[in-house]
Amino acid sequence: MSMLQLRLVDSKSSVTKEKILDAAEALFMEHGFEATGLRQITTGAGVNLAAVHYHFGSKEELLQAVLTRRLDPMNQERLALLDQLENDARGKPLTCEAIIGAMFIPALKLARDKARGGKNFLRLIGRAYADPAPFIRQFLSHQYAPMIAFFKAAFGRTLPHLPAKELSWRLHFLMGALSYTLAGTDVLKLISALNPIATDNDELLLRRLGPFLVAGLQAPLADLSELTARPKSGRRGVRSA
Amino acid sequence: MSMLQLRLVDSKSSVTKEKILDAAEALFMEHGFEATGLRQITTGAGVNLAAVHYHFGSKEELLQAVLTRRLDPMNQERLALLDQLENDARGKPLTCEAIIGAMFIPALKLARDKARGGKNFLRLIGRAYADPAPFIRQFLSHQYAPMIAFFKAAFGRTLPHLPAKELSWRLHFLMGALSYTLAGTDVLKLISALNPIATDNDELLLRRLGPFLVAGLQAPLADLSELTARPKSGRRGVRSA
DNA sequence: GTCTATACCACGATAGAC
DNA sequence: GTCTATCGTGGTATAGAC
Repeated sequence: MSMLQLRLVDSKSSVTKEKILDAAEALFMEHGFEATGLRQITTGAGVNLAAVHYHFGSKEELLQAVLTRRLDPMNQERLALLDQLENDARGKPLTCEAIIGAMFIPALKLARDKARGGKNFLRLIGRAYADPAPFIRQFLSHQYAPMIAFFKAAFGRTLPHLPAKELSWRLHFLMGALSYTLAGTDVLKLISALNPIATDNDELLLRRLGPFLVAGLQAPLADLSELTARPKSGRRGVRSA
Repeated sequence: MSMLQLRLVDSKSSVTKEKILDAAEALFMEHGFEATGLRQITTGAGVNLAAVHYHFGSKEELLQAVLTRRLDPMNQERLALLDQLENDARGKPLTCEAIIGAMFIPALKLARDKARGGKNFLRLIGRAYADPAPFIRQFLSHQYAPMIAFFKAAFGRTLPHLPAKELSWRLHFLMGALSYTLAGTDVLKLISALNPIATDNDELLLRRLGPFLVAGLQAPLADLSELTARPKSGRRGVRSA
């Protein structure tokens, strides 16, 4: 009974909180973080302006709450998938494809779940990863470093010949391509100047990204001698097309 | 003489303008675009607040001016380098490494030129490419689409087996990894949780990025059949290690 | 044409009444 | 927990001095 009462109190106080979260999520997805005002959010949610600061403390912390609500379960799913794959493999290292799949499949699931924001939320995540604002970077690194560490360890077992430093860099490149792709859509016009390419099929998108990343991860080590090329004479390029 | 006079008038009117550009560039590099106030810029430059709007129209257009001042020459250099390489090759397609080199070397030159902002300016560029603000994306795409188109054509000749659509995507992934890397530094802690890795050697950085991107560009085509995996029962994920 | 002073309005944040 | 009133600061717009 006391539990029920507590539940009621909890849910009552949570109603405003979740109304704010829902409205903020929708507006952040549509207009971005900076472009969205607290007054839009609160009037959209039908609550008072000050409620945001009461429940979340600041606009920045509101964004963090919006992100964790979706990202926490997704990252748990990622880890569970990775764990399951490794159990199935019984000691044998996974393929790059499998590990990348463990990262992508939960993201794809989220992208198809319209009740959780769908692909627009993926864009929001991608933007967050690419955002220069220090509070976002700190939030993401502190919050998700453990998950990344697991994946880094898995890649390390799969690519034992790669020095740890090199692996760190390649994961960094991977995250870059991934977040840029998730956030993207617009900048695509920069490359395929004509049509914005079908963005509705995120599945196809990530299936295209996969081989690119796998090949990159498995690339031969860089030749770190012979520094900056001289654009003048010496081109003795590499295995040609 | 009239030319001289015109020159004088021009340079006179440019003094304030360039003072603003210099101050804005320094502050944008240090604190980012959003975090920098117009009042910091104008007091830093020793000019009046309204001068920004007189010379540039808005804070956004000021950022665009800051970017073009460095990016325009760099992109011209990139195109010249590409052109030279292709002339030297006399009809034979270039290697991926060579084309990527034509993109990177001017960037490296800029990174080492402290008078033009050095590597901090590269970070600013990287941030701009990753920035969600629509005006930045529009600016970059409209301004640099032609250059990208040239490089895309060069890659197309080098990788003739790649469908145009696939090539567009891979260039998109490439830009993502590149911009993320240029902007990065902070998020690295997300991956190599310990030391922030030596960021002072941009040359080494891009030499590590090179092989990753080359391998990604040359990756085999994705298998677009067999769509989404079901995380539940059927895991016979991927051709195993 | 250039530059300045100044006012404007929206923003995020906060204090205090209920 | 919720609301109103208000603060300081942000980008912006303009009238007018040189």
